Amino acid sequence: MRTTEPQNSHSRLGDELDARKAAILEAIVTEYIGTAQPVGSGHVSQASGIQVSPATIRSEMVALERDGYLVQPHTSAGRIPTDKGYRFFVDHLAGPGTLGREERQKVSNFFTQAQGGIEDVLERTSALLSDLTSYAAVVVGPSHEQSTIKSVQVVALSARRALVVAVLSDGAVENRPFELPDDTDEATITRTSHELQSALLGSTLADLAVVQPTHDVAVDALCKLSLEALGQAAKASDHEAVFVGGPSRLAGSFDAIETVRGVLSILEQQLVVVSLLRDVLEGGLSVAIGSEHGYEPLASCAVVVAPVNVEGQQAGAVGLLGPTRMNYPAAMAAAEVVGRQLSERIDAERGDGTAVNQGDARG
Amino acid sequence: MRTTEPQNSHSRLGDELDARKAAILEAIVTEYIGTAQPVGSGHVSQASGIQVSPATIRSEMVALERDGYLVQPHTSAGRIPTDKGYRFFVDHLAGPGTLGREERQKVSNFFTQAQGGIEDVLERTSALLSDLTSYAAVVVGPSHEQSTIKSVQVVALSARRALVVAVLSDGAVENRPFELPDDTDEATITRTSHELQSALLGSTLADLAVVQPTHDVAVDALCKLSLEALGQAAKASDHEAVFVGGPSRLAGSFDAIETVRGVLSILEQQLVVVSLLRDVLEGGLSVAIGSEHGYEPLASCAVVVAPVNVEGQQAGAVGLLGPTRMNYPAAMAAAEVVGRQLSERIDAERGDGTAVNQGDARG
DNA sequence: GCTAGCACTCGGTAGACTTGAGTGCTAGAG
DNA sequence: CTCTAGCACTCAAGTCTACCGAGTGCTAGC
Repeated sequence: MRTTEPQNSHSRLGDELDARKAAILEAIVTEYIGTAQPVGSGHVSQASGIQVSPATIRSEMVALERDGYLVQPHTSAGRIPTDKGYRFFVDHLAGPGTLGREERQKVSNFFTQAQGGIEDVLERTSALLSDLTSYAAVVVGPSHEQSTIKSVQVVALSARRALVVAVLSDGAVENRPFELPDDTDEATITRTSHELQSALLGSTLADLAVVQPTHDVAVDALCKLSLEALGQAAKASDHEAVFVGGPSRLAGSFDAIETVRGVLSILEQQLVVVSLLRDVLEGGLSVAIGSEHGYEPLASCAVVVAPVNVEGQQAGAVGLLGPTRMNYPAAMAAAEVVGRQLSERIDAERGDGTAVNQGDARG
Repeated sequence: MRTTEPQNSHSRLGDELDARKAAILEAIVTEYIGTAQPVGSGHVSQASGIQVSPATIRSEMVALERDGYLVQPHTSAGRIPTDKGYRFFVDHLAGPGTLGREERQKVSNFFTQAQGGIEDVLERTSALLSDLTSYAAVVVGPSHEQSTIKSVQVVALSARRALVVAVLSDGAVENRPFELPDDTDEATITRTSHELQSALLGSTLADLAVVQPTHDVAVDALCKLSLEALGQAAKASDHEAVFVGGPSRLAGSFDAIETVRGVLSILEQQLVVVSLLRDVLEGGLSVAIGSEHGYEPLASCAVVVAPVNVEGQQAGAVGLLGPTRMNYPAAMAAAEVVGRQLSERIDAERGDGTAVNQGDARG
């Protein structure tokens, strides 16, 4: 049965819409994002630039619904965008989106003033991003996988307890306490520090070099203990650092308390957050809408992600979590700007990578 | 006008209740905690051990309401405890409360297995406490005020950037990056490390000792920069570390989404959390109910706090945050046990405080 | 002092009705 | 073929009523 139904002007790709349908969809998404109320044909004909009667719009809406871009909550209501509708909006309709003057000001203030260790900066970045957008924000820091050890030291805390401290090239400091053998004297600790320092310099945490045995049994024993502790520290910090900003804003984004609870408990699981963002980014997307990512409890959420690139490599991400009816252009703009600035910031901190002047190292 | 109204047996103190009123109040609080429904006289007469008719209970309830222990949400409803009612319950009625076998198991498992740095342990403790009680948990770590510096080191990260790292006697590691002057060579950095190390050993972060000038201008300059950075690190970490566990459980505790939002946003403000717990503890209380603490947005919450004592001094706190109709005995027991265990744990880590055998320190 | 009995109150639920926003369909104009 | 005006229809939400039942306060009597 060959259909002769109205061939819309250009429909080369299956999911393209003719200009009018697109305009109608855009109007509906925009209004729905603002009001959270189903949008009727009347509103569309008024609000959008389209000069056709509501009746015409209605027939277009029927088509849009048939194609899965819209749904009706019930017969006599207006339409609501589906995930597919939002997706089309994000891909084809929404302009790039820009931050307002005030927002840009906040961002630049933040990055010029932000001082301190990387963890601090990441944490406050998550607060910034949440503040900019009124959505919950997530910041995942670069992992230490690539970072090499710049310094190792064993410090005695008491007669029985010591701390092994490693400084990594990315500025992170890993440390872990461990028990000292009885009667360890300070000389042994000092020597152990030196041994570790020279043996481990340049290796990564994940792949610790072997320490050559010395003639001193006590030192060798302590080296072993320290290395074990360091290995555990590495394992413990293996997952990337995750910072969640403004979770309380989730309560404003949803009206079902159960939804809020579910989303919050996802955010508590750092590993899940990390893989969520990674999955989204690996799919080459910057936005995952509704059930596009596979995380069931987040089915009513949209996730906006921007990468954090360090030395050209993707090394982290910033993200926003909101309802599917979130303000995509604003969220994407904010995530993009903050992600880029954060990248630059970290890149700048890592400097040019060249080592310090070796000069007379044995001063 | 001298009142001759029935003098209840023992009413020496203004806020004491005779035994029957107390029993009725207890029954109401207990049932309300379980069901979240206003409790009527019928239920009380069935549930409690009191062998009197509902009518009698009603007249007692009128008295309890007059005295501020109960309220009626509306005329034809049962009664709900007021903050004062809960207070009486907590002070006079609730038994000490004990953890179930399973819970005790969890706690002891946790503390025997918990490894790693203090921050990790604190964070996971907050998750433990939340898990034990189904309420949101808060853990405030000991501040570093008293801790002395055990080691200071400057580590070059790149040609232009270095990190100053200080290990404190409590096992905490403070670090902060800073910019190196141009052409700093490694020898200068090494010497600076030594100078700082010998000058600062034993001082506290808040009260950094002065470093004696050397003959080397570069070293002196670098010392100054490092000290500045260290001072900033101290300032940044001046607030105690706060860890919130299980915030998503708040969503289950309240039905008004606005309440959830308000409470969550309080928990985001670490400083507020710290002072909340401190205020409660300083008042000598372990429980603050409703508006007993001054924090408006937490008026529908109860806070259960237990101190964390290190070397006999109060140095932190663990807390639980739930609705005023929380299970006080269980919450208090959990907080108390976890607080005590955490104290012991930290105490043990700090060891006996004696220094390591000095032996031949210049090995 | 306690209790049984009773009239009363009031929130919650259920059904009938109304309103209004919004729809789908169709006939007719362009 | 496309658009539109008109119209009958649908249905959520609000209003009104009635009713039920949990719970109360009061009072008379044990």
